[in-house]
Amino acid sequence: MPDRTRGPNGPFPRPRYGARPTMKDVAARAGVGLKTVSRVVNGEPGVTAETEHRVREAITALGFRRNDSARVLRKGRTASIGLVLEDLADPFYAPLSRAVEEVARDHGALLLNGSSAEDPARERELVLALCARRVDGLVVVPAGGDHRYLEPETAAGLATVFVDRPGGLIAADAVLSDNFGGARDGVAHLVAHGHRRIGFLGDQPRIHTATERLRGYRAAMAAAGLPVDASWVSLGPTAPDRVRAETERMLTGPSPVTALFTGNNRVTATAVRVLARHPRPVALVGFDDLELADLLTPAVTVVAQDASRLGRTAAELLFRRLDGDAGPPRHEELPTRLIARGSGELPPADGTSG
Amino acid sequence: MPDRTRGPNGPFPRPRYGARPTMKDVAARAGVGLKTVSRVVNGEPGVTAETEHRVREAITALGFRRNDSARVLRKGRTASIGLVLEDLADPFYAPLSRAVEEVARDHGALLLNGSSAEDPARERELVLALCARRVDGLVVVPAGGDHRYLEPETAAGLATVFVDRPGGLIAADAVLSDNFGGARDGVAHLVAHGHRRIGFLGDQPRIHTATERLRGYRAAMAAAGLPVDASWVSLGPTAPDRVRAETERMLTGPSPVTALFTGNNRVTATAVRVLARHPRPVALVGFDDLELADLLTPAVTVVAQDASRLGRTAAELLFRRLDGDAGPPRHEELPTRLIARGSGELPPADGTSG
DNA sequence: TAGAGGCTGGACAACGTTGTCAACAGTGGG
DNA sequence: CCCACTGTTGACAACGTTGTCCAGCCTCTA
Repeated sequence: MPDRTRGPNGPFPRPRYGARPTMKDVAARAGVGLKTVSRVVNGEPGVTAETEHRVREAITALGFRRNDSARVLRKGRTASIGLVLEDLADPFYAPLSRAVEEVARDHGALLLNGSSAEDPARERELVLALCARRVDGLVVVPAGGDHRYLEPETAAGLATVFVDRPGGLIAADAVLSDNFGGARDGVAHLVAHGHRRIGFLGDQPRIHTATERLRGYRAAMAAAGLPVDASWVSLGPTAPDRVRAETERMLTGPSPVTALFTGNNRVTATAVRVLARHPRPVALVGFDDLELADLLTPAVTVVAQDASRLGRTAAELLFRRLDGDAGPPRHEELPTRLIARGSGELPPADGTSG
Repeated sequence: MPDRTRGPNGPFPRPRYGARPTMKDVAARAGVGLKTVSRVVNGEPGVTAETEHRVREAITALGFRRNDSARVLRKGRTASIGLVLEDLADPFYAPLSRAVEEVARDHGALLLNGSSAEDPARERELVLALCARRVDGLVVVPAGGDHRYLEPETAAGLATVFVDRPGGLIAADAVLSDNFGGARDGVAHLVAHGHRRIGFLGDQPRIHTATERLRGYRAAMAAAGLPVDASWVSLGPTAPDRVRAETERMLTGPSPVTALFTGNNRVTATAVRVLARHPRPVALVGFDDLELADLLTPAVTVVAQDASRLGRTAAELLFRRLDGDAGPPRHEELPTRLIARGSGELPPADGTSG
């Protein structure tokens, strides 16, 4: 039987990287000491050009690449940060994540990320896995409402910034959009165009942004002296089936609405599809911008958040913390912007508005 | 002057995680040996319930969390993979990246990722940084055309799968869409609806998918016996300004087209905006699906790729490699799907088609 | 020519974990 | 009563890097 490559570690094939040359190998080949190789690799002073040249030659000859795991172990800093959000593929979160990545890059850090799928247990599992990797800091779009599990980590020095939603039961930095004000302005826009019966279709009530936007809706209605029928408000999963059913219910029920405010990009996309098939025009304002929203008929009026800026702001705050800023937890709120394109300006179509 | 916490490492503040309890601390507190703690943490057998209980208590009391950097150093595997693509925020790549993440998760691995911004130097820099972290494998959407720099890495055991585009000058796995066939079918669709003057607006010629799709366009034109005027083909950056100018040029030049085939999602989005303002109807088929494409007037006909499946297939292939599959480099090609929605069925509007 | 001081280079320990191996206690059989 | 055996436990080295510290050499000055 041929000699399987079984090292001192038992019957398993030696680790994939077992064959990798180390600084020791480079040192041996260049005929210098270990530390001299380290100096060259890290650009430290105190090496003659001649020695450096020999070392560099050995490095390329052997294909040496420094093992950052060992470096991290020794130095205590990993130069990497973690990002946990709901869904990397969501058109709202994708630019946020790209922005975090850019800032990380500017600080020489790599980005580890994962999607929680809006599941608190999965969020926790991901976050703790990232902690085990000893990321220097975390940017988190929280799915759960209790982040006390982070306390030992933050006590040990982990920096955490929550983004899009605040963390729960923990004092921590947060960067949020003005969800309340944005929704209020969006609904006020509908009111200003004569609507009195306005529906609110939002995400699950345990999500902070959903309840804040609902609050904005109620505030706008109250400010206009308009009653809110219980059948006009619907919070729940954003699965297309549910949103479709709820939209149709609001349009055709005993107390039909003449306008809709939709609580996020996914809800808006589904609602637009329902409205496109509906016999009478229904006004619509949605939270979050959509690609091509300007090309629909009517073009969709939205309350736009700057996802990229959310991510950038959060990441910059995180790196300020990593650079030693130890002030009290900071909450930043970014403005939203109403982009009127037409769908919010349709007049009520049922004659009940007077 | 107060005594700055300067450890044995010099004037720098001790690493953030310096305060972290280690297995040694846990062992001391539980009154057991180091290795016993390791056994408990890793669920290895050979520990009595009573001992395990004491260890677990110490772990929670101290807030211990295993340091995976040290573990990695010892074990040689990092249980993490890297993903390098053009832009995490692009609606085409976001689902791809999410799919890779899901597969990684199923295999207990974390995902490190970065955007190359279509810059070969940046791609290389990112890839090598990931190699230094000793990711177990890499999924790469290549920006550059020369990946010989990966040779020392693959020789040392790094598994690499290219996705969306093949790697250059290196024998490696690749998972691609049928770009040629998809474009050919899309253009044939336009031909079938009477078009003879069809423009092709694509990405930069150094990008493999761009030239493959152009090849498909030419094949469809040739198959229909149609000449291709040089002014009908434009490859270049997908910046909206350029695409807008090129679209207008093709529509109004001396030899105007009656239909357009657009080479990717960004180009399509810009072209649709130009066509919406154009006086006469122009047929359009685009490569890549767009959210809400079905709601535009006319609804946009597309050649859809399954980005999610591309990512999943690539990641699964990567993990098969990590599990020991050492066969020759594999090239998988995934089918595309023509989704006819109307914009491709507009008849030629200039009377020159006869 | 001796001594000081600067520059270069290397030996060694430490980071926190896991694999190896040996020691130990307890059990049952001869 | 001893021995073999099983099951539990811990001491120790090693993973690859970096920080500390010291040794040797060279140059310059008195």
